[in-house]
Amino acid sequence: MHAAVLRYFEAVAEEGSIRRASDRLHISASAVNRQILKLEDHLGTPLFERRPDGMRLTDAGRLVLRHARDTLHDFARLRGDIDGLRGIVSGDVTIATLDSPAVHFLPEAVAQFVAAHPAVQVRVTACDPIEAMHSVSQGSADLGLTFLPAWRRGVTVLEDIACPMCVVMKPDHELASRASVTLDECGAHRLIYQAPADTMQPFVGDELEAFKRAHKPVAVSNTQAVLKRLLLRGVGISFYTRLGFSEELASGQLVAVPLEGERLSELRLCLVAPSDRLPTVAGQAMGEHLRSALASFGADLDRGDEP
Amino acid sequence: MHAAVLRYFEAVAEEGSIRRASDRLHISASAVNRQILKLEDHLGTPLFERRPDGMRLTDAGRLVLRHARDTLHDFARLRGDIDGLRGIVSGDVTIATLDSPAVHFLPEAVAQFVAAHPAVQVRVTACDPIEAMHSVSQGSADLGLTFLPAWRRGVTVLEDIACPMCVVMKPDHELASRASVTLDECGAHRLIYQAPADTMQPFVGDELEAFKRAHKPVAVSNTQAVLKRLLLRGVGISFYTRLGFSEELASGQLVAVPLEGERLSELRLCLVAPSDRLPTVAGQAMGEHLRSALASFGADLDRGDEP
DNA sequence: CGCTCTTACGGAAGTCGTAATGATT
DNA sequence: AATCATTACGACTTCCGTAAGAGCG
Repeated sequence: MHAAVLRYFEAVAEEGSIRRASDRLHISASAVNRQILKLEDHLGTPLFERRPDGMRLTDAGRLVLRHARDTLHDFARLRGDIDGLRGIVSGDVTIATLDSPAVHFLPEAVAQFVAAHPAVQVRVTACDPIEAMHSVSQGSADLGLTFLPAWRRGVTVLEDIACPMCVVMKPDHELASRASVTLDECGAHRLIYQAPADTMQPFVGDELEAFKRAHKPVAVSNTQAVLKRLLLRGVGISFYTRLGFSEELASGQLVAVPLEGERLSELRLCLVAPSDRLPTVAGQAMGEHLRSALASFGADLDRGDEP
Repeated sequence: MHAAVLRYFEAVAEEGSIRRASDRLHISASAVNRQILKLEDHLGTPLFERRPDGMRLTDAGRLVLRHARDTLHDFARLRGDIDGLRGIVSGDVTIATLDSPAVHFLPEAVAQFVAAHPAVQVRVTACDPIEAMHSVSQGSADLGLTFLPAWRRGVTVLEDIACPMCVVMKPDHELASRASVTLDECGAHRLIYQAPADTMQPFVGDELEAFKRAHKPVAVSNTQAVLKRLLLRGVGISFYTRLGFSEELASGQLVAVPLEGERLSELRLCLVAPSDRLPTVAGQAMGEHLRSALASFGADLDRGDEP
């Protein structure tokens, strides 16, 4: 339905090079080049600066890029909507999520969804809590799975479950049998932190950050996989929600003990959708699927199904 | 930049016929037909119902029409924005207006504007006050010149001037020398009404409508030109704002005497723009031009420049 | 020489208009 | 008969890929 130049232009703008764009598009470089030249001629303005190392967008080019992206995005949506009229769920869904649900809950739920709706292509992007909220409110994601600050804006909560901050450790640790612990009690033990340190501040308050500043850790990492390895080897204890370790907790390899403290224990993981825009057919279906999956997951946690 | 099928599809959808669309596009009917068929094949769904008297949109077709219109509209805007980068104001501007300002004020202001910005194409659409507000808030117009109800929504007021409801008549009428008159006093005279009767109700209240129901007119018309002729011939008196008769009032051919009554005398003509969407370059420029023109026009009225 | 974008040319694909065909009132 | 949409076919235009050219480090 749309002229090929839209895709060509987007590719060149993103790759910063006609050759790289032509590789991506599986089209010869000369063909791409001619379309760009013709477009510039047609609009009466250069859209790229020619540099020795490739193509850089001009101001006019940035406007054109936005238009091309909007058009292609709306067209993808149109196809999904048309399929929706026939009862077929198709299209793309982008989910912005935190690390923790991306470990077990989300892949499981997505796997179920794509089995039921093979025409849907799912993209999962891991990011900060704040970043995730912005992705949803600004349209680069259809759904978000994240903690929400008090000043949430542009998003509506479809479902939320309690997700208290815990101390995670091996079962043979001396704190492992406790019903709950305070932050102060942890200060005496070997600590593993997640970095960057301050992304959780808007959600749990200054208490945890102050503690982290006061007590030096034995290890720091921004990837949950490293944290998990270190915990399993008994290197130390870490602060995390149950979500990121649900398998290890279920199998008894790790233990999670809730932290005392109002804001630490009242953390809630929220499934959010944009409040302004209408969802796509695929986004709507995925939203409903995740909502029920999250609700039953939350119910399991409440019943304490982890042995 | 965009495939021709977008324009073809829009034309067929609007004309309800391939032949009529092909006439409008100055393209052979077979060419238009092939594009439509190819598009339906590409999307895998019929977009039109073939009826003996032409083509009717299906549900999927309605979705495609919306997409095609959005794309073409955004593209027109893009071209205007690109010109804006070079300091040239170009593009389309649509103004939704009431009858009264369309008589003298608006044509004058538009004439000045197009002289200064030859690359801009202006479209003026006359409509009801409510209709004008909706056109602006829903995007089919860039600017509005209208009365606003108390429940205004989706529009911001750029400028507004007092525009009291008056009794308009020939200078030799017995009410012509009065400083103001009440509705009741008018009941004894020959009346000319504007139709349809109820479009002003949200702005001036029930008082005027009740009066119209109680007193039969000698003539009714929905075109201001007819009203003016009748007034000039001394057929009767009419209720109108000064705006529609500014030339006749200035030259002394007609006289306007303010009506007493809170809501009748406090009517304000508002220049409005959409509150949600960003204006186009051309819309922005026209908005500023009309704002200053309206402000100085209002100042003239306040000084009583009409002899 | 490496890299980039750009241009030249022949063949493939697409689009158009004219005109004929089918279908429905 | 009149008015639709659709198909057949030849002329024209556009688009692509290969290959060669021009500028820069």
